[in-house]
Amino acid sequence: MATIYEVSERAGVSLATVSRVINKTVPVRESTRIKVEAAMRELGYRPNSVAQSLASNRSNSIGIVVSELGGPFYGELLSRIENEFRAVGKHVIIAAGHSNAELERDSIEFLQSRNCDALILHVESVDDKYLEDLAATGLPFVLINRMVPSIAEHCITLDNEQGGFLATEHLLQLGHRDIAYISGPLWKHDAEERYTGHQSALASYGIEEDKTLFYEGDFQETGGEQGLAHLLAQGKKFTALVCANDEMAAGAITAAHEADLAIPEQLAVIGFDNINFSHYTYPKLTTIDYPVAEIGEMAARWVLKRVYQRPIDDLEVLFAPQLIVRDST
Amino acid sequence: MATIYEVSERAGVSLATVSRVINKTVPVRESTRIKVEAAMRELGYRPNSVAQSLASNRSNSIGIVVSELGGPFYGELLSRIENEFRAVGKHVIIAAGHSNAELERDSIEFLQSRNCDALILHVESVDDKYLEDLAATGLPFVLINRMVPSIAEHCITLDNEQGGFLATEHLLQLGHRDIAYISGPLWKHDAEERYTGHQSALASYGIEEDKTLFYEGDFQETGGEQGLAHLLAQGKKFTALVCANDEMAAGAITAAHEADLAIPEQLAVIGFDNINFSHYTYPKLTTIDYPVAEIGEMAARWVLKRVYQRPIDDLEVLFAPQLIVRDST
DNA sequence: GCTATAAATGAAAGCGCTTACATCATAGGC
DNA sequence: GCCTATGATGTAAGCGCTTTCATTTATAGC
Repeated sequence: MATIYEVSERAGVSLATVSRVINKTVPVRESTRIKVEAAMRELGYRPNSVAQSLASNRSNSIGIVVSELGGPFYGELLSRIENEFRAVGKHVIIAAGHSNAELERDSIEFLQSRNCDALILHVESVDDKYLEDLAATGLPFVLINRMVPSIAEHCITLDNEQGGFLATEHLLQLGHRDIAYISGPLWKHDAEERYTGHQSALASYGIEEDKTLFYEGDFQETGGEQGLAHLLAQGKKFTALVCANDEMAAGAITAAHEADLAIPEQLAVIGFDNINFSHYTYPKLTTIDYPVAEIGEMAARWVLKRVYQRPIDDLEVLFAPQLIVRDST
Repeated sequence: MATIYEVSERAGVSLATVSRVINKTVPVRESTRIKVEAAMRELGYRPNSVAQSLASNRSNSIGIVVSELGGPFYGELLSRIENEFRAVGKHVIIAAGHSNAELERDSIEFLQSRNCDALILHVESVDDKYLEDLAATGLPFVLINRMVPSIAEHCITLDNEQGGFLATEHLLQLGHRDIAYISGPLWKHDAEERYTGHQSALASYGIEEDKTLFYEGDFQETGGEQGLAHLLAQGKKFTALVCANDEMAAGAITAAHEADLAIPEQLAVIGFDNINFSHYTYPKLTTIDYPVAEIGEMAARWVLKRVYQRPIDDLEVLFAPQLIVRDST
């Protein structure tokens, strides 16, 4: 690959001038710009971004840490973020944290050493302290789906509690009173918040929560199956089920089919997230919409504004969930 | 962040020695190694990988181009590849090609300028010539799900034709004779190959293909819905439907529900890919398994062997699809 | 036509690291 | 104890670019 030096020689100008036409930082005379551009084209030159990054201490790349690369949720998030940045010539480096504190730390440090200009983090396991320290280093980053009050300006979140509230409220409005709940792992912030929302919806109807109708799952499909099986095995009556995400709801629906429970007649089921295939289930799943795409977009715009000084005015930081009624309730 | 220079000063050795303990290229005396490691720890030093990359012309990062970041298919692929590399301290940089030749070229060039040690490509739109030229540059890369004979040693593929054959053969064995087909965009290699497989299955049963039972979709869910609607509107009789991927099959199932067609009694449906939620459909979808995870793993191992000289013996390059029978046929 | 000023360009240092090559220390053979 | 072979360490030259500062060239004012 040709270097900037060869280009400058061919165009009969200095390195510095070539660099200027590449970066458009300082005006260059029209005629020399044309010469340089011609030389670049003839040599098929492309700047070596590693060298650029080293010299300028700016990499034009944004690091992203998510729990998993697979799955509908992260896929859409990543996709949206990549799109936003690509449109302005920035690029993303992605690492998976696998909901494990050590891996999350590892990923973050790797991205740092990679000279990322900013980070977008969806991390669940590192503690608040770590994130506070990270903020103190001056590295710009935005935190998705997690609120750490001391660094609130870094956080973009969904109101999970309200989402949990909406889900249960919907069932209550339909007349259900015996409502089971399959939660995500409660050490995860969002799982806990959703559950809190569920509880306060019950409270607002003056219903006392029956702890035996609670099951702590793993946010996976199998967790939903096991959860419903467990709840049914207890022999307690319930007519509706809230699942803290759609995957578990899909699992629960499978288990319900197996138990010959008609949905929604004998058991109403509601999910959470509105992942892109939540309507593949039968019956189509009622759920709470998690505006992943918007949140991804907002995270990208946060970075564009704060790090690259793009003129962006509205940065939303707390998103509202929304009830999507389909056929399962 | 501390630099290697500060470490060397603190440890009372030269830059070069520090570099040696980092890279373990040349033996260093035990006692000095310990001094250096202590200094690194005390300073919280982490090598700047951008500088490493520039100096060594080696980045320890692998570029990946896929069509989309979202979606179950690519998610799993990426996830597996990332896993493999992370385990050996390499990292991935991901770009989306969006099935568009210009974006695909763009992404590849970006990854090149990023000093990637190797590329893993799932590209559909650039032509064979471009890939041949790319191979000629000496940049190591592996091509997933596409066979370009002149650079066969770069290709890892699924036998799509056989998959298409298996799908249709399955329906034929069940006694179906009037079999409709919803294809992917035929300019895509895999779509074309799957269709060819379908045709040869028909031929092997001595059945002449009825072109009116063919619909060219877009590999998306809506394409499946529209496809089935179109086929039904024609008024021609058919008892089975092959869809060239699961998304379209899910769409077709939705359309079938709407048309009050019982599956599989009135219409048998088979998909292709076995994406992770193909069993969410109702009834659960019979499909052809695309071993994404294995292929991703193999691509990673190709790179480890060829680029990083890891001792890996078995590199499989042609994968066999497999019929997964569920409830929709 | 000459100077004062602004605009365009060039020279060169340095970003943090790797890596030939040179140098130094140590140990073994006599 | 001296010489050589070998291993450990240091020196310094880049990797391809950006950026400061100095220099040159063009523009304008008189």
